[in-house]
Amino acid sequence: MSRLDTKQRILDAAEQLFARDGFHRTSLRAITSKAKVNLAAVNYHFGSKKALLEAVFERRLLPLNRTRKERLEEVLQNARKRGVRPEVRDIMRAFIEPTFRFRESEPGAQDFIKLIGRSIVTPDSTAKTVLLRFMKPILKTLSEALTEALPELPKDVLLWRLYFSIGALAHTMHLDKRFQFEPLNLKAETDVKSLTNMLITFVTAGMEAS
Amino acid sequence: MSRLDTKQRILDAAEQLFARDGFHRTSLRAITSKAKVNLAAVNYHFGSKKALLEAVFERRLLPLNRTRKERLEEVLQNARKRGVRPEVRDIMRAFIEPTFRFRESEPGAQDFIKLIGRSIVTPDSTAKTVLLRFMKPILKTLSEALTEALPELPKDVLLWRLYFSIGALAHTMHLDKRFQFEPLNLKAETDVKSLTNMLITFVTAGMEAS
DNA sequence: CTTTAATTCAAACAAATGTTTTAATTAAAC
DNA sequence: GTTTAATTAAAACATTTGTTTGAATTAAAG
Repeated sequence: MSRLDTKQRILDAAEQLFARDGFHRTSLRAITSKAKVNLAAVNYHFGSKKALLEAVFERRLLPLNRTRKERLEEVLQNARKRGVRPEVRDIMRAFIEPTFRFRESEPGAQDFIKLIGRSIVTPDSTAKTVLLRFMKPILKTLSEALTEALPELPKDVLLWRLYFSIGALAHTMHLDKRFQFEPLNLKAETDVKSLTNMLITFVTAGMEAS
Repeated sequence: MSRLDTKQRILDAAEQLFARDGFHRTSLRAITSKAKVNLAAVNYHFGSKKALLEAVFERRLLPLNRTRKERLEEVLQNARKRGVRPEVRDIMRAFIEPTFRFRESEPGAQDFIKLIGRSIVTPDSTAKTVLLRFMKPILKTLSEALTEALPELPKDVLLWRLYFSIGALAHTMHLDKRFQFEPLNLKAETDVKSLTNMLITFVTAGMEAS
């Protein structure tokens, strides 16, 4: 068993189980059983359960946020070239679309998106603390882009609206092929393109509300 | 120690700790320690940890949902009397405002609102399952009211927008005097009236987006 | 091939957890 | 006051959990 293989298998299993059951409710024995490795391998390769969580985040979030940042900068540059304000819709799309694209790229990515969504909205938890550390730079970039798009909007109102948007996005990330929001008969069968567009329409309208 | 006192103390402690740490991460020993009762009292009075959770929800959610339902029906009746469609804003206010009003009524209520917010957005967990059972009727009423307000909107789009709104509301429920969303420098010091209005404005615009 | 380093293995450790059990205490009924 | 019912208390049970330990195995280096 190669070193890279063991680590990958642990990361894959952890990603899946953290997403499904949360950080605290996922035991290391469940992860190692799923990964078919020995329990002590977690400590050997990652040091601790928390460090494993950080590794899970880092593996996927750095590239995802890089994509988001590139998309955002593209929107801003295009607007500056044309001497106009960036469009809120383009900004929100730049942030949201890579999320859904990424989710569709492979099964593990779907679990990861679920884990992010879950971690954003869980107060005071280890996962959230770790996640926000990774998210802080991109959220800063996002709020600055929105300030350019909506310069007359009071800063606190803008940030609150962004906060609501993040809540809506995070909530949407929970859905997958197996999960449905039963009270509203919502199923995740909706194709991802129209779901993305619906969400972008919703948050754009909310950001621009007068 | 009277019977009502013990039960209340357990419920109060459970409410607070479930909100802070979640259902699974809160041990019965933590609850009973906080409530200053014996561990076996939980089993004696409630039967199981899960039944305690249900009792926590039931205690607060039934009156809260009753208020919401009354408010919704009032909006609908007023509109029907005037022979017009109900306003989306009025509908969302009828659903959201009692939540914030309730949160401000006492410290325990704030914990409870946090617990709801937390439970709505946690996939596949005991708390969510229990909560949605209580929420199903009011969500049905809400979606019906919105259908009256937005009769031309395709039903699935309406339901998705409602789902996004619930995500935004749930995310907002996490904030309290101690908690802030650090990446955006958001603090819960914003007065509740303007926060309520900001959220209602946001989701109303999102629901009405064209 | 031998030596060193890396990795895996299995057991152990100390602590935590929900539920159950039995005895003791308290409260209510008469 | 006595009897019955309700409630609390403390211990036990069986299981689970993250971390650690030392030995065994495998891989890499020379």
